[in-house]
Amino acid sequence: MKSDHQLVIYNSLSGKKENFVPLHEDHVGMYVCGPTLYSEPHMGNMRTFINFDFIYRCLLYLGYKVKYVRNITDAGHITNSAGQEVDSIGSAARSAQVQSLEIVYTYNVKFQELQRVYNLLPPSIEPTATAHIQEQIEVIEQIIENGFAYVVNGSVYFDVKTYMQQHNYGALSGRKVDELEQETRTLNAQDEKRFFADFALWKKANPEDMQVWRSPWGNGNPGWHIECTAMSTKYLGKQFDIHGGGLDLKFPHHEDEIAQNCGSFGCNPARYWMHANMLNVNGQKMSKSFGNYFLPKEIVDGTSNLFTKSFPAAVVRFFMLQAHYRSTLDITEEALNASEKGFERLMEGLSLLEKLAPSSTSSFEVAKILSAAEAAICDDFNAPILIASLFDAVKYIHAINEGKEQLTQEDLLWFNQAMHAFVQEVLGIEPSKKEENQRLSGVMDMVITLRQQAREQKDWTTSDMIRDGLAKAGIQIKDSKDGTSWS
RNA sequence: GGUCUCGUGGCCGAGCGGCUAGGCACCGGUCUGCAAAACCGUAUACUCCGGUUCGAAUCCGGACGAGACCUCCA
Repeated sequence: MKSDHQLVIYNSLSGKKENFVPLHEDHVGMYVCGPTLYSEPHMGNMRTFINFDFIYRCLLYLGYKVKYVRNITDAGHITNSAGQEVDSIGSAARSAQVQSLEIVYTYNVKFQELQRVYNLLPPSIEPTATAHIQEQIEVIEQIIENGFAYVVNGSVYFDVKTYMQQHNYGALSGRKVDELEQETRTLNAQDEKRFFADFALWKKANPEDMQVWRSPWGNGNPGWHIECTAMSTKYLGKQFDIHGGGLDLKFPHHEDEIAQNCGSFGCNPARYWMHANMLNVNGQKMSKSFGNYFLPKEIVDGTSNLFTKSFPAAVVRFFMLQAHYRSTLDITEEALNASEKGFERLMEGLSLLEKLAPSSTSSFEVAKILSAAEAAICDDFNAPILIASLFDAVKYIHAINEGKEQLTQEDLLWFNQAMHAFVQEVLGIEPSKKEENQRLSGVMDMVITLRQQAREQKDWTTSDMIRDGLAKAGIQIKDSKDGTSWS
């Protein structure tokens, strides 16, 4: 680690901020639960991926060699509200009259495109569940061998009661099984489980299933939680550093992952569990079932009916990073507009920084500003504080520009490099690319020259006519000491 | 119903025992032919009621309100 600050991470397992000590010096293994591709990920899903992308970037910035694994769920049975096992991908496929893999492929292409649009760094590897059926079967066999699972009628269930004799089921979520029992609604009669809290590791195939795999227990599908255990083990080992995911996966998904890992390998898979909080709309979690969701593409296209205008992906990303990953964030048009203005201020500060003239001495310490930014990163990846420190830097940039502060050539260069590192590498914000139309800018140069001539002759009627006419065409004129620009 | 989290100025959102968070909006100023833009600056806050403390937005208890999980979810 190259920073002077000690990296501290809030560990969901302990509920406290802890000093981060990787298992292998300078290396970090990180696993994050990715999307289930039975539909297009919505903006709330993206928030989690953006947050972990930021965390990944922070770790890289701090000099760690990071192996970042984020899975893609393209198979598996999950349990619905009635306690029945449901194949959500299969049902999406059936309603669209296509093959399951077609559904998965379609949404995966869209997901990959979204990652580019929102400037997410590609993980080191994005393994899929369907490509790791054999590994999943092997983990299940190990759990059975250890006595923590049983086979019933072609299905395999995790034996929570036996597991509890040696391990703590509820270590992560803090749930007590006897409390859970009272909370849980009546199970349906056909349930094969021995105990209400048992969960499926392998589920016998239904006649209508589109995807079926062979296993020692007959044809079937893997349970929802087992893929993460199998793939994290394969790529990161039985125990690794960080496991992340959305807060809503804490229970039962992550709790069951811990049980599976302990049940097969005798250890918690991760030393640090991190949970990203939800994106809210009108104070409520964005969710498919609530219907209060929009797609990441819609906000960029301006086709979401929640907003009257479009926002660039970089602005949306910036908006999201102005909140800490462990807090809920309310998305509104007003808040997005505020972020857009702030975003532009930061970007303009950055481009001004490149044009500043050096002085023979420096009147303030660049190191102090950069240290504040690094401290924010190291304090549980505090993006909003990092951004605040960058705005502080922008104030200095303007002060230099106005001659109130000075930096030497060397300090200026350092300042410039560091600012770009924080903005582009760490926050993952690229300066908005001006799609300058060559022909238009030629015309604009001429129009601005004509207006300038009119102004010099104090022909305000003509100059205002040009200004108002351009405004009608959606082009805004900005006069400043150094001349006139437009946007 | 059970478990847990949260309630910060007009809005979003940090902080989590003593020190201006930040952004946007507002207001004032600089600049400008005017305006816009840009820049500078001031002001405004910690749901309520108790308690602990020299000192609490920050810790503890209670009330009210909101949300999450307990069922698929990032």
